[in-house]
Amino acid sequence: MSDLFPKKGHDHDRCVHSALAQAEKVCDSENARFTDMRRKVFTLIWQSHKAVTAYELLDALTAEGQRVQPPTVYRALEFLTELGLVHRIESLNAYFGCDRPDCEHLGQYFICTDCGRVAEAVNEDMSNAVRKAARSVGFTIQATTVEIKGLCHDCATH
Amino acid sequence: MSDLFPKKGHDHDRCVHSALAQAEKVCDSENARFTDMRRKVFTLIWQSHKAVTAYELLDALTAEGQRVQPPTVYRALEFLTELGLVHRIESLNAYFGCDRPDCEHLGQYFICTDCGRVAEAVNEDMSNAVRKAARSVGFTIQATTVEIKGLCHDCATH
DNA sequence: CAGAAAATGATATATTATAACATTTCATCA
DNA sequence: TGATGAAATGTTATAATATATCATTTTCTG
Ligand SMILES: [Zn+2]
Ligand SMILES: [Zn+2]
Ligand SMILES: [Zn+2]
Ligand SMILES: [Zn+2]
Repeated sequence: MSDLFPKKGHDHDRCVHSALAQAEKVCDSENARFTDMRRKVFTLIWQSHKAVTAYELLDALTAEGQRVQPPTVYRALEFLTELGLVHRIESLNAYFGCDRPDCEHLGQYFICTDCGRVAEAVNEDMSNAVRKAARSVGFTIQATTVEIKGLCHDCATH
Repeated sequence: MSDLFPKKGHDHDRCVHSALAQAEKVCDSENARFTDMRRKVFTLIWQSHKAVTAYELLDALTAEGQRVQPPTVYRALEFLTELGLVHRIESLNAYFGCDRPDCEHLGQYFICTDCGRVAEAVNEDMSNAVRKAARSVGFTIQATTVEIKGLCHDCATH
């Protein structure tokens, strides 16, 4: 069993760093501006492996001394999600940083209801099953939402 | 190709009728009260093959002359979703009547972004792919959300 | 540097959802 | 049958999530 969730006590600073580096690259290649605000929001999202709500981000920015209003946060989130740097978790109204923003994918999200952590899978079995089901009913896919709630391995066994 | 979506111009009254009959049965077998309010909300949801928001239901009830507040609607929705008579579509914040409330299932929802119709599939390929993926990462499933947005066959071809 | 485009600031408001307590309805059984 | 407790609904207030609109600032381009 390969655990999709990060090990407890892993070097999380490296996650943040590498996510930032990837984000820079993506923005660069898309000629998109990775502004201060966008970087801040992106970094805040990566401060945990949980999904973060817009208002949690707002509070965090406020705590940092910024005077920020909701539209500012939502604009940053819109930018980040459109570039694929961040995904929206529909069933949580919350946002989650993407591991692999450099390649197109249909992601699936495992959400632990105990510890709150989220893990993104890019599982071809699931994607293919969805695509095949769509094809079989003549449906043209534009976007998919696959969110799986339950207990991560750590929480199930401890 | 079997179309999951109902034919245009089908006898929709029959859908509503049969849904009501099924709902009665389910409530009966669960010793749950299918009260006036719950029946009204359920019927309103079945007035279309689209997903309906809580406030659309509120407006519809108001139009019918009832003086109804949000908690009333949300309570009815909670009751109906807990019994499996209605499903919540997370990506729309809206509710959709279930075809087969009598059997446990992991449903998948096709949502047409053109005509707004929703169709529920109970596709074992998809369910199994999700279960298998969860098992492979040691994840214990509690609930799944699978929502597929795109064009239904009618809308794609016309 | 001027002018246009993009991003952010600021204010207001829309939409979705729940908390808390009062009242009514309904099943149960003394 | 009618007292009684549980379930359902009514009522009021407010929380949580999200967007519209216009003003200002920043950045890009020529
Ligand atoms: Zn980490
Ligand atoms: Zn967990
Ligand atoms: Zn119908
Ligand atoms: Zn359609």
